[in-house]
Amino acid sequence: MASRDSRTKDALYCRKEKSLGLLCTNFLRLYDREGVDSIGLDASALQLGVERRRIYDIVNILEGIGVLQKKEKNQYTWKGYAAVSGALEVLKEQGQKEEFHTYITNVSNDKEHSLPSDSKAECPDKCSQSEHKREKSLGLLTQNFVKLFLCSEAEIISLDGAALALLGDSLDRTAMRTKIRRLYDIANVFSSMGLIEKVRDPGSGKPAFRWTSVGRSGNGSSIASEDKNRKRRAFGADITNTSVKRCNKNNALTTEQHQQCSSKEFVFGPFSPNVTTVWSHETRKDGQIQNSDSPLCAYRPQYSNKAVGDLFHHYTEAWSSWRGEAEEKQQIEHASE
DNA sequence: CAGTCCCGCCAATTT
DNA sequence: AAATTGGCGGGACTG
Repeated sequence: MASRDSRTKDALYCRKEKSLGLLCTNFLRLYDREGVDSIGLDASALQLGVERRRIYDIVNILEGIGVLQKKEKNQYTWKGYAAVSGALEVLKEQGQKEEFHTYITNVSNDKEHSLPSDSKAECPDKCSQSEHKREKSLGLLTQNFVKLFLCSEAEIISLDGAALALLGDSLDRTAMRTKIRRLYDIANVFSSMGLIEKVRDPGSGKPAFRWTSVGRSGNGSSIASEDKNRKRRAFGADITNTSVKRCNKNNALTTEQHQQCSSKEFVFGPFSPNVTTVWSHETRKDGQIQNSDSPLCAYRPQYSNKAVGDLFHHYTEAWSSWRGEAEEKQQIEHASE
């Protein structure tokens, strides 16, 4: 009766709290503050209470957007949200130079114009192996995903469509599935940052994403956002789960935590709700806005307003915030038993 | 049942 | 060889 992973039900486990999106939100909130410049992967994992592998996911995606930049082994440089705007511009430029504008619309059984397999052609023989590696990297996929949104005419893009386009014509069921899995990861962090928003494709009714033209953020100055609930450290429990770095399932949260695992979609990321700086001042195709659904209308929290969900959202953040600080202070170093 | 996507094995790279 | 990175996809979780 000793199933190594009794996470199923009696382990008071909530999948949502382990989501990449939430992790991303916490990651961002942890480093988006004065004085932050260098980020150590070990510290991050420790601080956020996740295994190292997850940090790589976050970091690779964020680097693709310019938020971070690898400095050296185990070290990344925090560039902040201010760098996103520029990064997107560059991506858009590149995308237009390439065939990213050929992306038509969402999934259609017909052969839609897909981009030449991922990046470009492949050099004869041993061109640059470093490039070959990048070919399947999460970082590159992230950038290509962005290009799709920024360069194509499509307003709504489904992950299937993106995968299809980015995959060349590989009708490879397996490759497709894998690519989509990665896109889910990216979509999650983008959603948490408010860069994209999940929507329902009018036609197919299937889920898809839309680039929220409003990545409004403080040019690295007032993203501090809601510090109000920052010191809300009274959720009736102590840090009990001192990080969880390399355990497999024992990071049980306090009862309070998982009883309400139905938060909506904590979008709104790290942006201050009243800041008026846009980091992607219309990075649309040709600086020209679509029309009808003008994405200019700042996105608002129109998610089926679930009172509980909202409340949960806030307290969840507060909790992770104070936890982060607490752990930050006492360096889990001597965690031992 | 169709989407989602966590988790961590283990291969590729670096140190 | 050890330590870092990080593909990859089985299969658990949702709704």
